Order: sequence, then C-alpha cells, then structure tokens
Amino acid sequence: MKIKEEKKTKSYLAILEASKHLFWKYGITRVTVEEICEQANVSKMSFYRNFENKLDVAEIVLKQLADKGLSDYNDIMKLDIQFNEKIHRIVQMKYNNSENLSEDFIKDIYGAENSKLKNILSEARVKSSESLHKDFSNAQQSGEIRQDLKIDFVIYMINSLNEKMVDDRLTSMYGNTQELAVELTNFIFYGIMPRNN
Amino acid sequence: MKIKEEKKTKSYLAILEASKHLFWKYGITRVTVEEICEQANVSKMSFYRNFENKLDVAEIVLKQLADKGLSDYNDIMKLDIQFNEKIHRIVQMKYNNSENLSEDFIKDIYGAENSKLKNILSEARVKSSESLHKDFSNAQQSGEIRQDLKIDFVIYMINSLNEKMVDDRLTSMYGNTQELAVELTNFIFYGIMPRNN
DNA sequence: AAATTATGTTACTAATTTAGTAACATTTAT
DNA sequence: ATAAATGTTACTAAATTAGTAACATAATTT
Repeated sequence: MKIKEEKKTKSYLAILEASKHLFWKYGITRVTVEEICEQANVSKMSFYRNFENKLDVAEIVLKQLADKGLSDYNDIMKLDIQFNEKIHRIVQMKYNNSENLSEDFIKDIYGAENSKLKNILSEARVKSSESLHKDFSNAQQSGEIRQDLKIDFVIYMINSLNEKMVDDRLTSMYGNTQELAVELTNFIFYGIMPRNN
Repeated sequence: MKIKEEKKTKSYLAILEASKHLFWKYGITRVTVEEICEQANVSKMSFYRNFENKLDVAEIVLKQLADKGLSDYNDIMKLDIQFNEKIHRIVQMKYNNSENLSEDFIKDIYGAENSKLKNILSEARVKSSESLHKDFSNAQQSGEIRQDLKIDFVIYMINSLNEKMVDDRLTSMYGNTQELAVELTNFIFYGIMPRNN
C-alpha cells in the first residue's frame, strides 16, 4: 500500500453523489441509509465501510456544496461585467442551480441538534462574508453602490438572506421559495443602489 | 344532529389540504401522520377521528386530484380554440400545475401493495379515456388529426404517458420530468398531425 | 497466479420512529 | 347550557431503520 493516499473508491463517490441528490430533494432526515445505498447501487456494508453514518455523509456533502458555492461566487465576481449583472447572476446561481442547497436541506441543518453541520454552514458564511466585504468595498469605491453605506451592514443583510428563506413568517407570504428569493434580492439590490440609476 | 349531513369540519379540510401538499412534494411513504397534523395545525387525535389512517387520506386526496384533473381537462376541451392549442394547454395544465400529481406521488401509488390507490388512478384513466375518445373522434371528423388513425391507439399512447414519466429508462435521458413531458407530448402531437400543417 | 483490496450477501439485534388509542381537559358553536 | 369538535398527555404496539458480524465473491495490484 502506498503512503496515505486519498482513497476515493467508486462506492465512496457513488454514495456521495446519491446522497447529494437525495438530500437536495428531501432533506436529511427523510432520507434513509438504505435508500442512499439503493440509489448509489452499493451495499449497506460498503456504506458503513466508507462512512460512519448518515450525518457523516451529510457533513461531507454539505462541505462540498459550500465550497462549490463559494467557488461559483468567485468565478462570477471575477467576470468583467457590471456589478448589478453580477448580483443577478449570483442570485440565479444560488436559487436555480440544483447543485446548491435546497430549502429542505437547509431546514434540516438548522433544525438538527448536531452542531457540526451548523458549523460548516456558518464557516461557509464567514468565508463568503470575506469575499463579499472585498467585493463590496471595491464596488463602493467605484461608485457602484451608495457611498454612505456601511459594508458590514450589507453583508449582514445578505448573509441573513438564507435564514430568511426558511423563516415561516416570510415563506408563508410567497407561493414558493424562489419568489421570496427574488423579492429579498430586489430589496437588497435596489435598496443599495445609488439614486441616480 | 341533522340527517346525514356531510361533516366537513375545519380539521378535516385542514388535514386534506396539508396532506395534498406533503404528498405532492414527498410522495406518500415519506410523509408521517404526525407531520401532516403539524402542517395542518391539528392534533393527532383529530386526525384519527376524521380518518382511518394515512392511506385513507391518500385515497381521498388522490380522488380529489383525479377529479380535478378530469374537470380541468373538460374545461379546456370545451373552449372554442384550435385543437393543437387545446393540447398544449392540457400539457401545460398537467405538468405546470402543482394541483396535479407529482412524480413521487405517482411512484408511491404504483409501488404500493394497496390496490385501492391503483384503482382510483386507473378509474381516472378510464374516464379520461372516454373523454379523449369523444374529443379525438370529433377532431378526426373535422380533419384536425389524421383520418387513417386508430383512435384507441392514440388513447393508449396518451394514457401511457404518465407511466412513461416514471420509467427510469426515459427519465434518465432528461434533466427533469418536465423536459421529458414536453418531448413525449411533441412526439404524440406532431406524430398525429396531418402532414399539411 | 497469488495476494490484496473493495465490495456484496445474508441474517441478525438494537435503537428509533411512527402508528394508534384511552382518558380527560378545553374550546367553539348552537 | 349543551353538544360537538378539538386538544393534551401519556402510553403500548408495530414498523422501520441503523448498524454489525461472518463469510462469499469480484476486481486490482504486484
């Protein structure tokens, strides 16, 4: 055997892929280990040889999704396009792309007593905040957003967007999550634009 | 107490409404009775006073959805518009309207050992077939579809559409159910149109 | 080809969840 | 005030799911 090489076996990857889809669609609690195995075409033993339990998988899946989300975000911000166009693309990416976090998934994470999942999510939020801070500072300097705006406030508002997405007081006001997402984004977006636009 | 009046109490209706939404989203097996009660803001006892069990509710919900589907269909066919326009509206109604049957719901019905659910669905199919037969005969007489077409064959094809929707051999070929729906419809639709169109 | 590694099968027990009910309390409508 | 509808609590039974051991087979590596 080699040194301590990454042992990403076929089963390992198949389980992650199947879990991602199932978690995305149904959240964590609704999905059973046997169901994941079935979907991944893998025996239950293979599951427990690769992972401790369902939460273990959920952590890894969540981590990967969070990383991908951040990476997608950075890719968009790197583009040489208008700031508002970037924002729109980011929103589109966040809520139309099934590679990201679904409502049920997020609800399960916030509802879980397990704190690891929450930590992964908040870490992702912190990293996301850093990028946001940088990008919004630049946008402010080039006059793309209001000069008298406190960046930290904007970041707080944007970061709380996800939490608002599962706030029943808000969701009950809209037919579906996407409507609410658009509404929230429009609020932040047009609320922070310079008046002369 | 009056004679044998319909006793559609608040709880009764709330449970049906909550069940419809949950079944639509997750299918039958994934949803628990307690979850339905929670969503309906009703105690578990109220559930069991109004219904025998989850399957009992599923039957009623399915019946209502099937009836509504047929009624919607008839409403469209009654309109004074072109035949192909009708077909398009029907497809749009079937797959864009969340009041109808979801993929997971149908899968659970077909997968269940309980035959009542299957019967409700096939009864709905029979009724639907009758309407279809009438409507397609008329369309054929007025030259809107090919003259040499055997109506029963068309009906068989259209009725098998729902089953095709859950055929893994087909679904795996498309990104989502709706894409497949469009493809199938286009096939039936343009396959039966007169050449001179 | 032999050895090693990954995976599958079966069959089982423990743990957890869910279903369903009884008895009594409270609310709502008539 | 009375009856009907609903809620609360607390419980047992039933069903599902989690997790493991022991052995079998398939696939890779050396």
